[in-house]
Parts: sequence; C-alpha cells; structure tokens
Amino acid sequence: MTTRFLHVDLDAFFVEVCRRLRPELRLVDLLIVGGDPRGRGVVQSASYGARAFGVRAGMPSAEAARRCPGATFVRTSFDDYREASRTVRRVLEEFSPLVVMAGLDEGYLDFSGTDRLHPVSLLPVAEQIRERVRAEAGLDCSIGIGPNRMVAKLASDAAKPRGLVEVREGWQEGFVAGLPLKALPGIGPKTAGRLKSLGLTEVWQVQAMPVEALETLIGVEAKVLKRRAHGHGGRVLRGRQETRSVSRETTLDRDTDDLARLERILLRLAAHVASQLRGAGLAARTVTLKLRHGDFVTITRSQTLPAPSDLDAEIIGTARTLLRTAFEEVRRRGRGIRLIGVAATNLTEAPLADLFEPPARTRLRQLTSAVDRVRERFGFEAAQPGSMVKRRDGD
DNA sequence: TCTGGGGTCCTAGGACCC
DNA sequence: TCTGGGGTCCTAGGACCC
Repeated sequence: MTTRFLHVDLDAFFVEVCRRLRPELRLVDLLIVGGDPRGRGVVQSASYGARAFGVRAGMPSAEAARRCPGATFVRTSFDDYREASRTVRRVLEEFSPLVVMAGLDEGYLDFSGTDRLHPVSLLPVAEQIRERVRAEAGLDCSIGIGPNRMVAKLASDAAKPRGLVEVREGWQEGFVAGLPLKALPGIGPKTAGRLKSLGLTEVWQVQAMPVEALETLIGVEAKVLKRRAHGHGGRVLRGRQETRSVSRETTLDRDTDDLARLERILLRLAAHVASQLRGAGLAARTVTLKLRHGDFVTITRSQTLPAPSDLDAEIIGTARTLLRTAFEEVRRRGRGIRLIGVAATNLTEAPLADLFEPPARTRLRQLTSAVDRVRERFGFEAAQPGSMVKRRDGD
C-alpha cells in the first residue's frame, strides 16, 4: 500500500488566536505572545511582522523587545488556545478518519491507500482543508504532503506561511537534499554543532557519504541519520499513547536560597501534580525534584515509593524530603535557585481500594477527596496544606 | 541577549538477583 | 579465591520537541 500523509501547521498560531479574540489587534502588525519583557519570560510566538525584526520563538522576551521596540506583547488563557485547536481538529477529522494532533498548532492526517480516490495529487484536498480551517477557525495554515510523516512536516515548513507543498513518492530524497541538517527531526542545537565541527551542515553531504564513513565519525547514530537524510521516517501514524509523566515547574522572579520560600512554592507545585494525577486516574511511583541554579546548572533528585500514590500528602512529603536532602549541596554551590519543579513518573492506573490499607492512609485518602470537592467548588487555591499558607510576617 | 513550561526518549552506572 | 553473563530496577543527566 502506498503511504501518504498531510501535515497541517497553523501559521503563528498563538498570535493569531489572540487576534481572533481581540479585534482591536487585527490591525496591529507587530505582535508577540510570550512572557513579560521586563521579567524572565521567553517568546512563545511572534507575528510575521515581528519576525522580520529577528524575533523568534524561544528568544528571551527582553531581547525581543529590544529587537522590535514597537511590538505589542499579548497573551490569553490556555483554554482559548485549546479551544481554537479543537476547532481545527474537528475540521481535519472531516477529511480523514485518522488525525493525530502533535501539539496545539499542528496535526497529521493519514491518506495512505487513497490512490483510487486521489490518484495523482493531494493538493486539491489540501486546498479544501486550508479553506475550511480559515472559515471555521479563522486561522491560516500551511500544509505539507509527503510519503511519510517526516517529509510531510518538512514540506509544511517549506510551505510557510499559507502555502501548500507536495512531495510525491520518489521525490523525497531530492527534496531533503537541499535542506540543512538541522532541519531534520532529532537534530537539535547540540547535534547540529557536533556535526558542523565535523564539516557536516547539509543533508546532501550525508547522502553522499557511505554509512561506514559516517559511523567512524559519529558512531551508532549514523544509521538513523543516514535514513533520515535519504528522506525516510514515519510511515505509520499512531495515536497518542499513555501519559508517562506529570510535572509542574516554575522560574522565580529572582534567584533565591531561602529554603522556607522554596518549600512553600514546591508544596504548591506538588499539590498540583497530585491533583492532576487524580484527575487522570493515575498514580505515580517516582517523585522527582528539579532545581536549576542561577548559572543554569540543573540537578534532579528522585525517589521511588514502595507503592504508587496520587495523594497530596505523599507526593508533597516526598518532594519536600528530596528538597531538604539536596539543600546542603545547593547552598554549597552558592549560586541561588532560579527554577524549582516536581515531576511524577513511573505512572500506573490509580489502584482500586485496598482492603488491607492502614487506617491512617484511608483517612488521608478521605481527606484528599474532601480537598478535591472544595477545590471543585471554590478553585484550587481554596484548599491548601497549612504549611503552604503564606505567613503574615513576609515571604 | 541571558535563556518558559510541559512533555518524550535515551544513556549509563550501580545494585541486586539468578 | 576469583569471577561468568544476563536481566531488571533505580537514579541522574541530557537532548530534543512543541
């Protein structure tokens, strides 16, 4: 069976969702969605007007404001982005029974085995999709078509903005030949730098090189790189698999080595993680604390519990123990802490009631259910462990 | 210029077991 | 007394993606 995929990528998604919601922004050309430029935030998305000034996603907001002084910084709630994304997905589902969103602003459609229906090109279908997305969601998109997922995505990159690019079976090797290696999936800044130091920056260079020669240069990763450089990658479209981790982290306004303050923040993060686990019907065996120093050196400390847990008290208690244990070492480094986070991993489905559970744990579970009910009615902040409540004598 | 937050996957060493 | 090899689990760190 011949395989064909469409990759639909919304253009400047976060910016355009904000524009949709606030009509007064429609005539504003220089828009940036991201953190406060006076703080430690980064750019999430920039309008094409702002991109002309060199503003890019991931860039510190302060830098973006310097490069594009006339830019307006905006943002909206996550729910608004999610709602827009759902609308787009519903449109895509009208065109293929197999649609997998790969984030809020992009999705794949499987058109494998549709040769009789669309014998030559999928461009007319892509055209219709683009029009329907525009009409239903009010958003522009770019669409790539390819014999595998990787090529479809690279084609949509080449199509931006508002374009359509089709790479037919047999054309993929020539199509990727003209791309830089860093355009390939899995080639991030580190790997691109390593390859560059070996004189490799373009896909065609890897195509021309025997796999043995590549192996002596970069080792075991040679085979994977070689396959991608020849335009292979992802001929099946799988739906999302189960959640592997649940986490919350936050970057502080300024670095601190105040243990009490870090603990209060950590408890709130851990409570959110536990609450999200319960909401998803999951329990975690491993709790991981993450700390990033002022100089960006990041450490993690984790502990695996004897049994999976989804209870605030247990997740919080484990996280706090990890912080207290790690803190001596943190102080010694003397660089302050800029980020603190908690992750729950090693997830299983929440266990059913245990007849032999110790009474203390039963009470804990009952308390947790009560907390959940209060939060459902009055919001998350309405119910907190006592030690999380900010004291009157300052932070 | 000074670097978010939520994820996934991979590697590697050590403990422990057979 | 010295030493196999494989498998699994745990921990720490890192690259990458959106």
